[in-house]
Amino acid sequence: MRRDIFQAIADPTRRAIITLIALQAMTPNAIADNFNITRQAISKHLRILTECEIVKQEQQGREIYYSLEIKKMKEIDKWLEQFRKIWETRFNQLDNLLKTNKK
Amino acid sequence: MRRDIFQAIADPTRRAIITLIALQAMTPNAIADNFNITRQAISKHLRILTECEIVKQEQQGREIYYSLEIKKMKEIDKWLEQFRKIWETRFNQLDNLLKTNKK
DNA sequence: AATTTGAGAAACCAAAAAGTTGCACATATA
DNA sequence: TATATGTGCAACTTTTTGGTTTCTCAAATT
Repeated sequence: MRRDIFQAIADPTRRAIITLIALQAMTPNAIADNFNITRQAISKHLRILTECEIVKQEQQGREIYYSLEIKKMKEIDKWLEQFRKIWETRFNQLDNLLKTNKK
Repeated sequence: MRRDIFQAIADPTRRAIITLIALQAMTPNAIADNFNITRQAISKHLRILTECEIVKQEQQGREIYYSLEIKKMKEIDKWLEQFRKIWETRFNQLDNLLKTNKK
């Protein structure tokens, strides 16, 4: 089983869960209320997100609150870094080209 | 078939292809040399990347050069934006807490 | 003590994904 | 013109994924 952050965010339901709990922790039942799939399916998504450490749990009696491990999101940001460099370079090249043409 | 950028970058081979052609355009055969799967499998990945407009083609005789549509990468960046806001806020909150404690 | 509620685990199923082999076809090259 | 090369497409197979239903278990409530 692969189980990395890119595979985790590939599923639209999981992306929605991530967005949903980004601001406040929520229980699986509360999360499931926002979708029309079973709570068990949500539970499976949460397990995947937990395994990827995108999400953390906090038990409170019989309820479990899930919240976003925000720093994990930076891994995607880090991967994007290489392309950010390129798109900045391309803009500079375009810029230089325009300047050269002016002369 | 889903076919969005998140599904596209979920596959490690496709991420490798993206990185590979980020700097210079390459033909399917040249790309396939870097992996130990068949050229046809690479061809399928390229089709998916093309459908997502992550990659563009340029025919040159019987060869087809694939290169990265760098601006598409910004879509991921855009999705990350919401979390970037949160992690900045959290840092500020931590910062405020530290300041308050000092007093 | 009995019942309800919140949650995860297991077994199962259908659809999708990622690979393979084999084929067709256009463009180069001998 | 015959052959080699670069590429994409189709059919098929295996594995993975996302969902379901059923079950168990612990914590709350009656």
